[in-house]
Parts: sequence; C-alpha cells; structure tokens
Amino acid sequence: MQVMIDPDNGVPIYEQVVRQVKYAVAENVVLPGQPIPSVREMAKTLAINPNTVQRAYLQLQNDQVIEVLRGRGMVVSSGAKKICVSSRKSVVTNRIETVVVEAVQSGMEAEEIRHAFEAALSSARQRDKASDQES
Amino acid sequence: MQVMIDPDNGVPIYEQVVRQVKYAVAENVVLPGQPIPSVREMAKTLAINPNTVQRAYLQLQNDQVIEVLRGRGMVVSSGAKKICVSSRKSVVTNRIETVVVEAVQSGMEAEEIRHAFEAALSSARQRDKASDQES
Amino acid sequence: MQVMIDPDNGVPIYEQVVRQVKYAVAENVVLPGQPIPSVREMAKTLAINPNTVQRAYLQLQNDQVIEVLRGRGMVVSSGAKKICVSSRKSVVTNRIETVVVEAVQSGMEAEEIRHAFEAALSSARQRDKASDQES
Amino acid sequence: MQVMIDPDNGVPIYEQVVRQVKYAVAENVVLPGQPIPSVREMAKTLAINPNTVQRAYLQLQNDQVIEVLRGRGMVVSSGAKKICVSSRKSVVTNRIETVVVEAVQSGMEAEEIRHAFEAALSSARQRDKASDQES
DNA sequence: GTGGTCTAGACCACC
DNA sequence: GTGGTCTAGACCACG
Repeated sequence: MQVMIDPDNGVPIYEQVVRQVKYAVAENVVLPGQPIPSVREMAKTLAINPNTVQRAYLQLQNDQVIEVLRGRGMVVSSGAKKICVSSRKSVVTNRIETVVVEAVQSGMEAEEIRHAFEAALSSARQRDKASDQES
Repeated sequence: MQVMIDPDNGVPIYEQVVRQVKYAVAENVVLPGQPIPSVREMAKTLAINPNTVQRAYLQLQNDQVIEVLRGRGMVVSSGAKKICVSSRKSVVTNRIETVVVEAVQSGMEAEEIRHAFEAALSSARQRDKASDQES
Repeated sequence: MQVMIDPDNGVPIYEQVVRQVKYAVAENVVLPGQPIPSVREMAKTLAINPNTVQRAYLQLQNDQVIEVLRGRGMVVSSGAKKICVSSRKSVVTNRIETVVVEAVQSGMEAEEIRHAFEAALSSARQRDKASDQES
Repeated sequence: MQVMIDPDNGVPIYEQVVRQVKYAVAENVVLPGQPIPSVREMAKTLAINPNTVQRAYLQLQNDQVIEVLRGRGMVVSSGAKKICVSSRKSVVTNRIETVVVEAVQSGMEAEEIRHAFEAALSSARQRDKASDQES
C-alpha cells in the first residue's frame, strides 16, 4: 500500500492518510484481514509524526475500516470494502454539492453552471479513458 | 447591495462577503467609483463581527476590487468590474473541474455524477430563492 | 457544569471528560444550545493538557453531543439529551455483560452470581435512596 | 486442566490465563503439589505468544498460587486452593458491586438493571456451554 | 477570544 | 514489536 502526502494542500495530513487507506481498501490494494503498516512504520515512511498517523488510524477505527489485534497491530476489517466504496461516493457527492452552492451564490445562472459541468465531465472522461488504455 | 450570509455552510463568512461583493460588482449592482457600506454598517446589517467584515474588505483591497479614498471611505475601484467578472468564472469553473476529475477518478459513472450534480443544483437554487424572498 | 477527574483510576482522562459532559447533558445540567467550557478553559480548570480536552470534545462531536460555532466555541447540540440518556444506558448494560462474563468464566454458578447481584442491588438502592433524602 | 481463551473480549489474554488457572485450582482440577503445563506447552496449546503465558505465570507466582521447583518446573503451591477460592469470590463480587452501583447512580430502575443482568447471564452461560462442548 | 492541526517526546499495557 | 494515552509547545484560520 503506497500512500502519498502533500503537506501543503490544505487537507489535513491525517485526513489524507484516511482517504488513501480507504481508497486502497476500495480498490482491493489491501484485502480484509490483511495488516496495514504500523503507526510507527507509516510515520517513518511518510516522514510525519506518529501522533498524526495515530489520529488517522483512530478515525479509520471509528469508521470501522480497520480493527486492532491487541499487541499485534491493525488489520483491515471484514466489512471494510463495502464501507469504503460507499463512503467514497458520499464524499464526492458532498464535494459536488459544495461547489454547486458556491457557484449559485456567486451568481452564475443554472445553464451557465451546467455548461461548465458538462464541459468538465466530458474532458475528464476522455482523460480517464486515455489513462486506462495506457495501463 | 444585498448580501446574504449562511454561517453554517463551511465557507468562511469573510469569504462569503468577498464573493458577494464581487458578484455585486460583476452584475453592476454597484458601479466603479461608488462607495460600499462602511465596515460598521455592513457588520450591523449582517449581524456579524466587524472584524470579519474588516477581513473581507482587506481581501477585496488586495484583489484591487475596492480602494480607500482618504477620509471618505471605500469605493469600488475603476478596474473592478473586469476583475470580478473574469475571476468569478475562472474560480468557479476551476472548482467544478477539480471536483469532476475527482468524481471520475473515484470510479463513479458519468450518469451517476450527472445525477448528483443535478440534485445539488436544484436544491441549491431552491435555498437561494428562499433566502431571496426572506430579504 | 462541574467536572471531576481522577487521573489514576485507569479510565483515560479524555474518556472521563466525555462521560461527565454526557452525564451533565442527560441530567439537564446543561441544555441544548448552551455553550460548554472552551478547550483552554476546561484544560485550565482540570489542570490537564488542552490536547486531552480537545480529544474529549472531538469524541463528543463524533457522538453528535456538541457542535462547533466557528470562532465562537462549542454548544450542546439539539439532539444531545436523547443521545446521552440512551448511550448512558447502553454503556451500563455493556459493563454488566462484561462482569457477568467474567463471573461465568471464573467458574461461579448462576445461582451464586445471581445472589451476589441481588445483594449488591439492594444495598446500592438503599444507599441511593439515603443520598436522595439528604439532597 | 483445560483453558479457553477469547482474544477479542477486552480482557488481557494473560489475565484470562491467570483466572482460569486459579479456577482450576479452586475446583480441584489441579491439586497442590501437582505440576502445571510448562510455558511452552501452554503457549502451544492455546496458540498464543509464550511471553503472554510467561507473564501469566509470573503473576500466579506473585499471587503465591504456583511456585518454582528448581529444575522440575512449576507446581501448584500448598496454600493455593485457599487463596484461589477466596480471591475468586471477592474479586468477582467486588466487580459486581461496582457495576451495580454505577447502574443505580446512572438512573436505571431496579427492574431494568435486573433485566440487563439476566440477559447477560443467560447469554454468557450459553457461550460458556458452547465452548465446553467444542473442547 | 475560539477550535484545529502538527510536532516532539515520554510512559504505559499488551503480545 | 504493537497500539494507547498524555504532556508541552507551536502555528494556523476564524470571528
């Protein structure tokens, strides 16, 4: 499981860790029952403070994505994949709502917003297909 | 110039003020050279902290949308409209593109994304109309 | 709202804070909409680290007992009382289950456990009534 | 001497081992002077870490339930039965009293507490019987 | 003033 | 080795 952190992008580091672990679970990069890197190991590889990793893992526990085997570390919980897939969608939906609210508040007309959206969607899909073919 | 604030929508209040002033300029609600409400007046109208208005006005100065006339308060600067119109569209459009890319990357189908978008748009417009009627 | 902490009783300090805030809400010591002490203030009165209070408040947010008014502090959320009352009962029920499991595992007969339980219950109720009359 | 371990019930594994050894002594499953399984043997039987067994045996030595015979392993000490019988009841009874006091203080009715207790007791006994049959 | 995040370093229980 | 808790002190965004 490879995790990449950008400490300057506004999103809290612990939140970035949470998202990437969930993404890895949703994409079957790690399977239920498999261990995830220990707090100290993850902290070392990301060059961040163990407490920050601890906080990310705490949230993943609350979200029932991972569970603790006492004294032996943490593993992906059995229902994790389902949770991660659905949470990912709800997160994206929330983001869409936020952006749309901003657009409306800033005075754009519905048709104008819709046009920007459709343009973004078609170009994003083209790029997505292209990168699919590469891999 | 009518400004509506939602203290619970996650967007900082000062940022909401900035956006709506820019919106008013872009829509010719206020014209270059015309004064904008004083910090105190705006704060009283919106029932928010004067510091918050101060901060919004500071950012508007940095963005060259308003300027201080010594002893006479603040007015919309001459180049303001051009700045506001272009910045509004580019900012919102960029945000939309970012979100759409995330949605596609997270594996959502185009129809699914479009559905979330339309739902967000209609609910956002309803709330916008409702707050218009209140005022 | 008075909170008492015992740093040596095994229960984490942040957990003690969580419980006592919930207890205060359940007992109407603080009402929905009312503010709770700020992180710094609570930390000072309890003579503990602000981070520890922060963690307690974070959990209370997750449990939807309190909510943040940006820049102005935290208040008891509207549905808090219901949550606190029911959570209190479920916590006690869990504790009972744990103890009973231990008793069974340690080889006590059902009748023996039941006898100890009834004895404890009647003496606890007597003491409870007595303290009620005092107040 | 049969020992059953549940690694997921919150009680430390070494503590579970301690309790069950004491239980076996109290119930005359093993008699004073008789040897108890070696650390390695016990660890293999329970599929747990030898360090964990070591820790349990260390505590049993501190509690004067077992003693080391140089070169011949560990045996149940002479006063063990008396210690185990009395400690078992007093520990469990104390725990029950504590929990019941908490329940009463938290405002639960006597009948409510009794109901939770009986439910816990019957489910705990069922699980206990089930694990007996397995072995 | 408020809460939110992060770092550094310590101590503990458990396996 | 593992995770869990706590302290101390710093910086940031927001009102």
